[in-house]
Amino acid sequence: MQPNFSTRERILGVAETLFARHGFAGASLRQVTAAAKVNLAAVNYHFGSKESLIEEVFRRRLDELNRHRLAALAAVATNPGRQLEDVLDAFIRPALEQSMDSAGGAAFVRVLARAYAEHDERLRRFLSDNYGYVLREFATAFARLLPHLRKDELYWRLDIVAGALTYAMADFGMIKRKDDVSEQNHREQSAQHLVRFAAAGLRAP
Amino acid sequence: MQPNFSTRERILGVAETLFARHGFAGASLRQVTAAAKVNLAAVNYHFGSKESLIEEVFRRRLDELNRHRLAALAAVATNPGRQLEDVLDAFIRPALEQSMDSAGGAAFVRVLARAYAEHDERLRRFLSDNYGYVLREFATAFARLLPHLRKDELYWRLDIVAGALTYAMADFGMIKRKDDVSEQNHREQSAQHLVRFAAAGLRAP
DNA sequence: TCCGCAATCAAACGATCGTTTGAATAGTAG
DNA sequence: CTACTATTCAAACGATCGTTTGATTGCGGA
Repeated sequence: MQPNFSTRERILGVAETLFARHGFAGASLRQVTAAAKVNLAAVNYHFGSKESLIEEVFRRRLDELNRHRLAALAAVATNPGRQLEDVLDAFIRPALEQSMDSAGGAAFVRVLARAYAEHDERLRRFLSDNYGYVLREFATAFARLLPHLRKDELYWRLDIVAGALTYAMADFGMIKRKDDVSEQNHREQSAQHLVRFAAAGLRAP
Repeated sequence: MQPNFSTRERILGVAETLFARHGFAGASLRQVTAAAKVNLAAVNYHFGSKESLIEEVFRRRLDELNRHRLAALAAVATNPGRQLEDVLDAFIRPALEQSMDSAGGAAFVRVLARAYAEHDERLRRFLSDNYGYVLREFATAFARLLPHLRKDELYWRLDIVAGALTYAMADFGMIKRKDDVSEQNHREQSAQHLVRFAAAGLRAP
């Protein structure tokens, strides 16, 4: 993390990468503060606790990410010829772009996937309370495009899409990125495959 | 864990559920041994280390699971009219059945999903070395059924399927199981939706 | 210039971590 | 019964955990 950033920002940046790499329990505050070159006590001074630091790592990126997602969804909604692929793209592309243009964005997608794997009730509640409405917006958009699907059937499929998306974007799979392909390029391909696959899955008879 | 089981088995059973619930770093050996009602030192006596205990948790279930998967795949291969759905079912159903008939089987599916999320190199190596050949068997079966797909295209899609499968079976999604639906029933529905979704995704143009 | 406040620091807190030790306790073969 | 092995046990090891303390620093406004 660049030393010209503030203490607060350096902690957030380093915490993001270490949480992605070792998990929330696996990454200690001592590792974080050492890598960020700040004092150990700085975490509790600026954030209050490790728990609050974790929430702040999410808040920092999700506020921006979901703003972009809703904007993209709104743009699609005005398009009369919109397709499933467009709505899927509105959900996936902002995550893709954030993971490419911000320094720790790639790490954050992994952190998000870890949050999914954690069954921690407090964390799920926090994410659901603060960002659940975004998922609901997209669900109604999908419902309009798939009117023949029963409601519960649609929810099942969206759940599967969310899982596939999370895992694929987080690069958890076994597909090894070729050395001659940049991480951005890899992620771009990942998103394209995802959109096509998910669209076909959602349209399944 | 039933007290009539051996110390070794009690540790494995409890470790499975606690790893599923709190992660490998999050579940301590003290929690495990306390819940299993065995002495703390028993873990290192019977398994050598926490790391080895984790590997044994996988080995115990994966040996059986993959035997069933390969048997189901072989049964499908003799069927001349086999479909994508049959191969997908050969992969998914054994996991479904194991999660239903063994006491901690449901927990194990979650442990498997956690292993996915962990980027731990040792764990990935262990799983790849010991069980990678199963995935390769299924990959060639899929390749035969989807001859029009380029090899890299196929691998992309299988990667997505694996992610969706892992996620859905581990019950990570937001879909809340209705109280009047048993966990078995929920899982059965989950598998059916998965097979249909994945088949459509794999067949996408 | 001096005050006041926000920030940083070294040090220590008690708790918990994985692991090891050595003695106590079965259970079995000779 | 004795000797031996396998297992269980309480206790402690050093390391590391998240958090707190109290002193020290540095800077902007009166």
